[in-house]
This record gives sequence, C-alpha cells and structure tokens, in this order.
Amino acid sequence: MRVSQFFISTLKEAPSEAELPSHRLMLRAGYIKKLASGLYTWMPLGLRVLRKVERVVREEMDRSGAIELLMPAVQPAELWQETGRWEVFGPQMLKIKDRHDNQFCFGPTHEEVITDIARREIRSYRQLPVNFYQIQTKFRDEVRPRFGVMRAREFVMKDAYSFHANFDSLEQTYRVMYDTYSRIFTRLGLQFRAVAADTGAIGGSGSHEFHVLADSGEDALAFCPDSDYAANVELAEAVAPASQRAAATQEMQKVVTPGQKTIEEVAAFFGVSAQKVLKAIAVMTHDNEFVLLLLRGDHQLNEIKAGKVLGEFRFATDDEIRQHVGCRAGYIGPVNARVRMLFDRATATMSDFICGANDDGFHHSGVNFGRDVHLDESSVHDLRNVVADDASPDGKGTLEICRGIEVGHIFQLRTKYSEALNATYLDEGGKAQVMEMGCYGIGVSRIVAAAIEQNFDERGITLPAAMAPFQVAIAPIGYKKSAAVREAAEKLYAELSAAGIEVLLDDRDERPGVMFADLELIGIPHRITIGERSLKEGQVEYQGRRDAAAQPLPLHDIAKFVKSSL
RNA sequence: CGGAGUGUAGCUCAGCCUGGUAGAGCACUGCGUUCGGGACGCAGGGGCCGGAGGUUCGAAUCCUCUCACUCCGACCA
Repeated sequence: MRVSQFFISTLKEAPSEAELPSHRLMLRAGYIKKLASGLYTWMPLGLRVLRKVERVVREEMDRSGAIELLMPAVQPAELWQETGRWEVFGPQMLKIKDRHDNQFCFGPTHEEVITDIARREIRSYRQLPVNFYQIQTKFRDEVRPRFGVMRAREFVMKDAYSFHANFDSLEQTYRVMYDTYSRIFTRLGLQFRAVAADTGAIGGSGSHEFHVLADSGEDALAFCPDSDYAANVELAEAVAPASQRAAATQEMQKVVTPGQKTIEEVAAFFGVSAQKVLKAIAVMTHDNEFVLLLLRGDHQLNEIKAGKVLGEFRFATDDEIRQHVGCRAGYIGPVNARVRMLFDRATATMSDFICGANDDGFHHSGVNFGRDVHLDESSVHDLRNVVADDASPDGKGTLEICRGIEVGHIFQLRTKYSEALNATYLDEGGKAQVMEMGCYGIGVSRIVAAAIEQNFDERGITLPAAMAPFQVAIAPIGYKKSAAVREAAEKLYAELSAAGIEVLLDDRDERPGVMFADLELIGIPHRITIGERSLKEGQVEYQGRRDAAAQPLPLHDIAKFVKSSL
C-alpha cells in the first residue's frame, strides 16, 4: 500500500476526552474517530488491526471445531420474553420498534437467537455436540461508555454457543474453548491470565475470564504465584483467619471523637492502624430490612459476596441510618445495635478494637466480642475483597493482586436457556432431553485497545506483528527529488509486496521527521529508510519499532533480511 | 442514576471575572526557500463562541432553561 493512496490522519495532540494511553493513541494514530458517546468509526488503519484480530480468532475457532454462522443484530422481543430477559436486561438493552409498532432490540448478546436455532434444527443426539460462533456487532447501552473502544456501546464480539447431550460433553467443549482462548491470546502476542469468575447476569455454573494484564485494567485479579489459583477479586475467597482471637485486655470506653468520621481519621485519632478499627456499612435489602455489614477497617466490602448472603441490596440513605441506629454515617457501630448484622470473617479475630458508638461524635474503644458485642457463628461470612498477602484459598501460599482488562469470558450455561426455550433433542432411547449449553465470548474490538494498552511507548503504538496494521514501512528520503532513492524504494516495495508482505510505502515526499513520527505512531513493526547518502554506498537503514536505533544494511540483502525477521 | 467539570476553527486552548461584535499554536490551501527526526517566510481559507430564551443601545462574555460531552462511584466482552 502506498501512503498516497491510503488514508492516514494522525494528530499531534490527542483530543482532550482521552485519558488512557490506548484511547489517546488510537485517536492520535487515526485508528478510530468518535461519532457519539460510545460509538466509533474504525478508520482504515484501525480496521486493518481489527481484521487481524478477527482473523486469528476465526482461525482458532475453526480449528477448535466450532462452526461459523451469522445471526441478525436486530432481534424480536418475543424471544426475549420467552426467557424473561426482556425485562431483566433492563436499560442496557436498546429497544426499538418497527413500522408495524412491533418491538425489537439491537442484540446485546445472542443466547435467545441461537437457542431458537438449536430447538428448531437439532432433533437427535446424533447432531450433538455442536458449537456455533459468529463475529458480529453488539450494542449495549452502557451507563458510562469509557476509554474509547475499550468500553463502547457498539462493539465487535465473537460469541460462541455450544449444545450438548450431557454435562460431560459440555465440560469437554468448555476445556477445548479454554485452550482455544489461550491459543488466541498467545498468538496475538498478549500477556494474559485466565481466572475463575463470577457468572454474573448471564447465569450458569463454571466460568473463566481471560484478562489482558494492564495497570489500567478495570478488574482486580487475585492469583497465587505458588500454585495455579487465579480468580477475579469479585469471586476470590477470603479464607477465615488461621489465628485465634486474642483475649480482651481493655475496658470498653466511649470516647469523644468530634469530626472523626472516616476510618483513616479515626485510626489516626487513636494512634492505631486501620486494622484495629471496625468498619460499619449500612445497607437496605430488597425487603427493606436495614442491615449492618461489619469489616475490618483496612478491608473493602465485596458487594457481590454481600449480595450472595443478602440478595439484592443498596446502600442505606442518611435518613435510614439515623432512623435505625440514631446517628450519622461515620459513627455507626455494632455495640447495642438492634439491627441485623453480618460480620466479615476477618473481624472475628479482632479484639480491643475501635468502632462507632451510634452517637454523633463518639466512638467506642477497647471493644471485644462476647463481652461487648454478641458474635453469632451464623452471622460470620466472607464479605470482603481479598488483598495482597491473604492466604490462597487452595492453601498453597499467599495471593498477589494484579489488574486486567477482560477480553474473554467462557461459561457453562447448563440448561438455563434451553429449558426456558424448550430446546430438546431425542436421546438414544427416543426420549426428549433438555440440551446442555455453554457460551464463549471474546471482545474483539476491546482486544485492540487492550493490546495497545500493553504495547506502546512515548513515540506511539508498538503492536505485536500479529496485530500491526502493516508489517513493514519503507521511508524514502527525498522520494521526488532523488531518482535513485525512488527507484530503490519502488523496487523494494514491489519485491516485498510480491512476497505477500504487507508493506506501506511512504511516497508522500515528506520530510524524514514527519515520516518517522507517523510510522512510529501508527505502529509499524519494521521500517526501512532509504536515503541518497547511504544509498551511494549500497546501504539502507533498518529499524525495528522497539529498537533504540537504526542499523545499516546492504540494499541487496534487505529484502531477505526483512522476510526472515517476519 | 448520583457527584464534579467542560462546551469558542478539524485538534489543543486563550478571550468570559470587568459586555463594545473573534484570537493563538498545530492542521489545511497557494507561492517561495529548505530537505536524515514533527522546517521557515509570505499570502490565504475556515467559527449561527453547543442550543433556546432573557437583561442590555450592544452578549462568546451577565441571568434562566435546555442539550451534549468528559471525569469519579454501582454493570460487562
């Protein structure tokens, strides 16, 4: 491709809305242009990268035995009403009406449609198992689209759905998909980690997420370096402390603590660490019951874990807090609180601790379970996020925490959708059985952003070869002025192109600084610079995108050199 | 949906406080000089100052209402 016949639109300064390196660079490099919130055009350069990702995904899915099809983006409401998800999915689903006033949605996912296919097409156990997949545009009306295509409303997803005669078969395909995903992310040259995950709204049992590791990732991951344990922090179990509770050594005292509301303030006021302070979080359940959640001061509430104990809940308002415990947030505590209380496991070993006194401007110190606060075994639960150095749930060492961007998610759906939609097959005995299902998603467009998040430097994008928009760039200096340069560049361009290499010839006749800056920004892995000076000595320059400097190479060797380094 | 903030040229921003009718840098067009790391000079093109209403002789600027976007908290690939 010649730059003069392509379309490159780079920016020196990134639009101000972009915060993340990947978002800034994708805008600066002209990979994407924003149309509206969460809606992006993939410009020619970015589209090439997106297609590269799609190709790897498609090849590996095909290799795994999955079969590609393509379902409509627009889906009728009736199907969603059958599974009950028309209401459940909520405002995240973009609902639309056609000219006959019939309800449709722009598909946020395709379990309903594929299960409808399965129930119509699959009749016999002989047709199972089968794994269908598609690469397609989804729309989810995110509350807060962010970070460019990382969390866009419209995005490209690879979604696969497998159908099985029994659970063993599902587990087998699940493992195949696990391996397939690992191969996809390896081929794309990404650092990633598979972690056990919560199944969330899609439902089902077993589930793993695949995360590209990046400090800017929105998910925290817990993993054990000494074993293969890895889980999303949402799910990772905080095991009960091994140590016993120490005996009380202090009397409980009510202390005036004016203005000390946060854990940090209270700990500093008493001159102790946050570990000696009990944190109380007031919530309301779906049945309007006021509940206190008690955690050690240095720990964070895990809302998913709390939800598993309480069901749906929300944080209590200031009025509700005052009504139930008679004080304002910041001074809540368990002493004499006549409300339901749930204690995190880690609190059970606390002694001589500090907590709110349910009286504005007062805390208790020297508080102890048993004597001052009743602690019932049944009210102790795992309620917190694990932190670094917590014991690994598998008992093999301690956890570390890293951050990741979720780019893939695999689920064992079991019969949630097949049952709702009555997707059955006839078994060997001629009896109708409900199909087992699995589903497997990859955020294709998100991968591009995630990959850049992992591969950039101060000059721009440094994507791995598997994803780069072009493999090689030729930068002729004085393209118009020097016939020798032009001829050498054209010859090399023809030769590399003929070898099937994706070459970008910068024939704009720009100054070298402009060419170098653009080619580096857009992330071409290999650059060959041809200038009159070195050409006289039969030499050109080669520089890998991650190399610190260029190296001279003989012109007659360069094509061979490039081919071998690809 | 709460909280914070921003809307002025394609991009980054100044001007607003203290009203007088629109600016800079980058980008773009033409000409010339340059030519190995985002050149320079000259000449240009481009703006219902997010929208509506109000105050005023006069509004980018003050007031009200709206819309959009961004950032921080609960969802997800």
